[in-house]
Amino acid sequence: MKFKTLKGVQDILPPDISIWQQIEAASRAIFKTYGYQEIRLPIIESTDIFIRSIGETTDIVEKEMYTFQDKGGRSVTLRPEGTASFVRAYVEYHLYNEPPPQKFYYMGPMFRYERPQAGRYRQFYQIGAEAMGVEDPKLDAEIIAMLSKILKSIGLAGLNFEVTSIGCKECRPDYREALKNFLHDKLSGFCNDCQRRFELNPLRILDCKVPDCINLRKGAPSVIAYLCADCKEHFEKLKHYLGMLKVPHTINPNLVRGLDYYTKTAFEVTSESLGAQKAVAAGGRYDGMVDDFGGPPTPGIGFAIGMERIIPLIRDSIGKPETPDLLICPLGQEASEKGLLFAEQLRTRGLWVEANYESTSLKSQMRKANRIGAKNIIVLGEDELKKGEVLVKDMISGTVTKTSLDTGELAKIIRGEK
RNA sequence: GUGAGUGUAGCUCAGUUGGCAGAGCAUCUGACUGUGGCUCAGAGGGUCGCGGGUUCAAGCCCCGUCACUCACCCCA
Repeated sequence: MKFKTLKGVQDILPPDISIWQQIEAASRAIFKTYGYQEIRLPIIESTDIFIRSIGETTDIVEKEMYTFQDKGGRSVTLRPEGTASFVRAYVEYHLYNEPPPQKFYYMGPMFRYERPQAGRYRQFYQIGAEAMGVEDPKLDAEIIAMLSKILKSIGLAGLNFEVTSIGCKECRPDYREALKNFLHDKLSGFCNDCQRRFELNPLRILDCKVPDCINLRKGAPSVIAYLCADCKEHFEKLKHYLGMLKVPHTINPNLVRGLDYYTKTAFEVTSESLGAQKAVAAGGRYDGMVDDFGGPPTPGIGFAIGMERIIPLIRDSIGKPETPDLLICPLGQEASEKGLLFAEQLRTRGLWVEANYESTSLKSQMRKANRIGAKNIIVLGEDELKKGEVLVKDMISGTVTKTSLDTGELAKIIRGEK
């Protein structure tokens, strides 16, 4: 085969596409009830937007970005996530001048140069939401409740909602130091990855799955104990509101976010039915980012749902695809031309009509009708054209109805209105 | 970037010790002249991922390479 898709990217074909559309439609319906409006952002941005927001030393920026020079010599990058682009637009168009909270959602592809595996692709799709301008944890609770509602309306069940607070610029460095102090003496017992993490991102050691590491880190200080007064109060209120809104969740102080910009609230939704990449959605608060991007200090919170992560969870529960309302089976050259015209007229009445372009044997046309699941057929032969009458056959019940060659009458019969 | 597994028909996969390239499904045709699903018969469809090596002979053994899959890392 000469041409094929690049590694880690995929075509989405029918019948899978109907799953995508259902997820998108369900999400839109929920977003609407919470007042979130769609925003469409470019998939390509100036590289420094991502370096600035995601963090220079993160894996995403260091080795996973699709970055290249355009013909004007500018460094540009295919977006690896949505929030940075969103905040850029938020500042660029002064969206902070709208009454807060300003609430937006987006759907689209993201790009990361990684080794593909189950649930991980180089081009992957996210449904994201961002809410700006409100610091109150009520908004945190509300957006998590909205996420829960979306996932539920898509038909997902048995998901784990994990919530934590990772502090702010004030208290996180203190915690980081305390954690490093605790780990320092035991470091030689940890796995190679953890030893590397110690300098790079010590918080991630708390998330390591190696049994020795799990043992060694017992008794390590918890983020939550180190939260400053402000962050602590925010987190306590969030837990209260989540309870009030009846969003089932667990507190996981070891939850780690891979992006530098998160502050305070961080959350993740996982499924045990997936492989190693089991996070179906994740998000958090980013109160410093608008400021960093040159806008007025503005708090923000958002999440992203991984499309490819939820599709395998619902693929089997999706209903049968739609099938044509009518297949026109012509016999002979003249009839097949008439069939083309007829199909066109019936379609303007909103019916899904298929017409055989070639007049093959009636038997093979019937077989085709059966194969494509046509709900009705009409045979268009010399007799019909001469008499101006056709028999409409209901392919499910097998009943046959005689009618004139009139598209209005035909449409009624096909719709079961007559 | 690291490791393991898998590459044979459109799809899912058999293929014995090295001995003519196979099945099911799908497609088309016929049995059945203008009424489907069931059944039966037939047809089309192959660079056995690619390149080299061993051998009288390689889908099978050896070396290399590419792709896919899963996992590590990381993450939606």
